[in-house]
Amino acid sequence: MSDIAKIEKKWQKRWRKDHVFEVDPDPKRKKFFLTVPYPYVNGALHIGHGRTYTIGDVIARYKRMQGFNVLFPMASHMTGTPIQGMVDRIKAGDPVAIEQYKRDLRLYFDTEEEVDAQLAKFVDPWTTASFFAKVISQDFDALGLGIDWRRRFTTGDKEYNKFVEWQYQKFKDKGYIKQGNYPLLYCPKDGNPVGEDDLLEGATAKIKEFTAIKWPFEDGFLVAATLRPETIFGVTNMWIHPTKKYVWAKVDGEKWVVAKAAVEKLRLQAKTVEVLETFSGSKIIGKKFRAIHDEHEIPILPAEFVDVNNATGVVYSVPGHAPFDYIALRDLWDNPSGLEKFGISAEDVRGISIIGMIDMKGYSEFPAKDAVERRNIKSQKEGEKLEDATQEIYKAEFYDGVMKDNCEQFSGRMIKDVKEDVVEWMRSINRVDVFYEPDERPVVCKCGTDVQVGVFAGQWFLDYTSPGWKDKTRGALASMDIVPDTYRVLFENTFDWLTQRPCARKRGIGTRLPFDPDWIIESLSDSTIYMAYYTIAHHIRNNKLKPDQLTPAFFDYIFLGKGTPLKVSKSTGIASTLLETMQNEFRYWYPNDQRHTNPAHIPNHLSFALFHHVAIFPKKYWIKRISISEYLVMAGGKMSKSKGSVIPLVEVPKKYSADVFRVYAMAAAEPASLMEWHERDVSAMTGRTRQFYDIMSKYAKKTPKVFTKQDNVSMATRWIVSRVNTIVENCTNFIENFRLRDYAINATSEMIRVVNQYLKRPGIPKEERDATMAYVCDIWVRLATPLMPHMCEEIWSKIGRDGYISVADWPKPNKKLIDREVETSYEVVESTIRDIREIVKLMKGKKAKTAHLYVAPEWMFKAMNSIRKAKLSIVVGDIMKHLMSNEDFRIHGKEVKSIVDRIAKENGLWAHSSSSKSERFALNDSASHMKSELGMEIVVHSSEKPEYDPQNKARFALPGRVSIFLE
RNA sequence: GCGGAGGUUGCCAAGCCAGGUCAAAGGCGUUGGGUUUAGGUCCCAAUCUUGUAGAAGUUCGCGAGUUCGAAUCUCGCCCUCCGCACCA
Repeated sequence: MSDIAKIEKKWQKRWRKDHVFEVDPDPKRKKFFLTVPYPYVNGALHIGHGRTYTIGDVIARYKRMQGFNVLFPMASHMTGTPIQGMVDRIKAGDPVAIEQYKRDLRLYFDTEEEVDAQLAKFVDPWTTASFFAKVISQDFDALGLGIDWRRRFTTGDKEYNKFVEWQYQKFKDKGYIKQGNYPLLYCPKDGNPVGEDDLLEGATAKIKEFTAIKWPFEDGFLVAATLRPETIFGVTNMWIHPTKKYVWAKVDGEKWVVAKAAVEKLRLQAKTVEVLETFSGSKIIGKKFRAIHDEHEIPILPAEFVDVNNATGVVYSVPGHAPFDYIALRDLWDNPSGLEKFGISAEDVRGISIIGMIDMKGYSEFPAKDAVERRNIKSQKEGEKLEDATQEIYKAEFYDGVMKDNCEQFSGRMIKDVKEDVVEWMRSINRVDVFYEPDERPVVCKCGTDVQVGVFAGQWFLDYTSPGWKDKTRGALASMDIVPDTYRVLFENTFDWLTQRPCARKRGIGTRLPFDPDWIIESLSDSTIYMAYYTIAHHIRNNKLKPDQLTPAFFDYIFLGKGTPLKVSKSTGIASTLLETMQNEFRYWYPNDQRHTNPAHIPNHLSFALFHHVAIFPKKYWIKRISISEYLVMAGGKMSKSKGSVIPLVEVPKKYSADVFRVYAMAAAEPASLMEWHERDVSAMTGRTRQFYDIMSKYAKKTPKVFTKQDNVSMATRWIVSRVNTIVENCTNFIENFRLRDYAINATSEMIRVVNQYLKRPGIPKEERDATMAYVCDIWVRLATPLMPHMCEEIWSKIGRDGYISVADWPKPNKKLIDREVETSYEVVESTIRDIREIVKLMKGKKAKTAHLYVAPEWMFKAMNSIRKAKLSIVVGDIMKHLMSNEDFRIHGKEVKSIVDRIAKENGLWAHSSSSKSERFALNDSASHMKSELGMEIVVHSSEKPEYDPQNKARFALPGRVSIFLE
């Protein structure tokens, strides 16, 4: 084990031993309650998770050093189907699943035998979950996360289930939970709904809802499914496939004609279907059915293009507005010969007139005809072109189309506005139903079966449109911090489209609905207010409270303050003092001050969390702030286990060291941007952390001393003291504004550079330098602690400080020591060095021995300061006027003009000392530094009366821009 | 389709909201120099082009506009990524 690894382990052990991160309520201190969503414990985590949790920890550590009583708890998520699914697949001997688990297990075991032995134990989800929960908690510790583990639990715990039951009973009481029919992708063979993971093909398939229109026919209905129900006014005929099988069936008590292939689908969609008669399509072709709106008779015609496997296999024809229908009808007009056998004459067909029922700019009476002719489509077989034409018409009519006056009560209205109303009207006269299909094909289950849409009767869902709920939650969002605020709009959009959301399933692990135990609460719906549970989880465990004791009255008392401890104690058998303790603890910690996670959680978890908080808790307990950080990607692509492009979290401390990972993860990208993992940059970060450590080892002291101006110390010392305080001020602001990258860069790279530059300065007395460095180190080590907690603890103890730096004070910037003048002078010196170097470069090898520097006259400094103070815009005339109005400047007329020209050219003012004298002082003070940097003597002159100026350079001097002569 | 984010100098990545000090921070890479340098070390400098002494020119997806002044504001266009529901 490397030294650094030993150091990290050592401090993790000590933190644990001294319970540094285990926190209890302390009324005397401000609290800060931070959460990051608990991980799903069905496998090993990777560095992407590491980034998210580390960001949380950096915030927690910063707040802790700011003096807050910080609670950062963690638990494990195991409800839902993934763990169950994986366990089932392992038991079934699925080699892919087995290999996937072995890959994860090899991270934790050295030999293949141990891996196999552990895998053999994975016969139920609980064992699997508890194994990964354990190793993940170790991985978190190894990363230096300051977690209060006493409060850990899993979502599969019986006690936690009682909490979720309480939550859902509350929803039920409020009327937020409803039951209804709900369509899902469904595997007929497995008899189960299928999720994305269950699919072999068609992973992106969604459910498309068709309107099934029931056209009166004989003593029942011809049922045709459509996406364009408003076109019923344009119907001219029905299309039936002549050779495919159709049925007369009794569907929920009505007689329907549909394709035979649709029977099973209807059954899956919660219809009762009894087939009365099976027949070939040709049998009904030539017969008549009746229109919806006026009951006029319309013929049934044959069409080969009808796909009986799609929807009901019955298609009503609107040739004026549907390119497929137009082409099919045109073909029959052109060649009616095949119709005789159905008892249809050529005259009958030619007598059908196309109906235009939608007005639209840029199209004729029959838009379908336009679209077909524009593409020069010749036959029904040109499927792709027809599809394209259909898309065009669909879109154009939807947005621009207006119902013509042959559309009864809907005439004159826009299609996009009228669609729903047409369906509603048909529903009122019992002419519609709903039919679902996947929006793409094929969709195939892993078992090889074609996936269908199943309608779950009695599906429980949360109705986010329940009166008042959404508005109240919008209010909660408006008063909440979202960092970065750019993500706020994503919440708003989610809130807009959130309607009914199924909250329970029939399979998987989880809490049963208290009022309908056949259903298991779905795993995104059981993890929304659990932050509250952290506040009491350890009490429940330590006092061995039984699930039965955790009654609704118990939770009502703790979380909502209902009832009295005595009463609740009586009904639950829990000591009233304990009840009071728990209630106090909840009241101390809640609300959740900050919840940090990824943007992927916005449309689901985070939105649910807000809704559920609003539903259950009073306003004072709503989440205060949500912060978001993006993913970590490897070499341009998302990390993916299947591609093997992942670095497991467990390897981080071994391969890089926790501190290096933490610094790198913070410094490589701002939280809100996608971070690219570059192996090379990580090793560069190793060097930087080591250097930090080396500097600390050399200069950190138990008792630092700070030199100030009064001590008559060198400019360099005053400069570094000022710089360090500036950096502390900046870093504090950066963290407060969630700019963790800027913080990390300043606390590492920038500090290293500052220190190196200081140490490079010659002529600083050793005592002054060492004392100053001790002062710098004292600040720096604190500043770096959230990033590199292990190394900082090590240094802290090495210099003999008591306690842990993890709970030491965050440095406060000493504003009195921030000296802009000194920092500016330093800038001037540095830019002078750069200028001299540039001249040297252009001298092409000619060596200069001496650099004569001419500092601008005092009036110019006054002029610059005067412009700055006047806050003028950079317009030559304005600045001239400003300066010329002052006698002191006017006497320098010509030179004033050249300064102003320069300002205009530079597009603004630049850094310079406050006066000629202080600029000369700064340059003189740094003369030895410049000499050692440049290898030449430095002579500083006043440009007003230079002792030596053979090339008359002095006149070019400007404040902050000394004129230079090299010889 | 709907909604969102974004395109910056070899790569990564700041800046953009609050226009000027932006040839544009920081890191990586590259080049040169230094350090008796165990070490995938550390330090310094340079790294758009040109250059007659510290300067000039051309850049921030493309095109136009506003302004004394635009990487930043406005409009149009092109391209990339993400989410869209039962899935954690």
